[in-house]
Amino acid sequence: MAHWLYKSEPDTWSWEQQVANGEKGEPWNGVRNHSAKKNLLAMKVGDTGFFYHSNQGREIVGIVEVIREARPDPSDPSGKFVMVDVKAVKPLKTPVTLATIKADPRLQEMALVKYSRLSVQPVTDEEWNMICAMGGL
DNA sequence: GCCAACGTTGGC
DNA sequence: GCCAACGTTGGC
Repeated sequence: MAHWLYKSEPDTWSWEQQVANGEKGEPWNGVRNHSAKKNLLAMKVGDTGFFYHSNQGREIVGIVEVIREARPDPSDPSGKFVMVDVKAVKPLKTPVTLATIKADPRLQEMALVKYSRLSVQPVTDEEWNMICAMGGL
């Protein structure tokens, strides 16, 4: 199973809103970047991912799961971009901040550090396990 | 508020 | 098809 990281500005779409949607989840729409699209297309139902609050918070706050695979994003007039649906699984006991990740030499290869502007990123198994542990899971 | 990184656009 | 100009994202 693959792991991912989804960035969202809490002003636009927050973890709290994601949790409020419960089992029905929410389409992850609005992605307009080809690298991010490639990641969306690679996702399978059951894949898990981190939910990251950008701008305000700058920390990983929870875990989400893919419940519906890629399909065209209706909010994209060109029809070229896609979205998946994700639902909240559980929060991290302790949020893992960007500062913490940047301070850890083992996490310097994370897309969050190297390609900070990419809104949907792959996460390796090693990174996944390490951050889950740091988050108290 | 600044600015680096990076994607997109458009002139040639 | 190159590349300069411009817009956007997001950390600081």
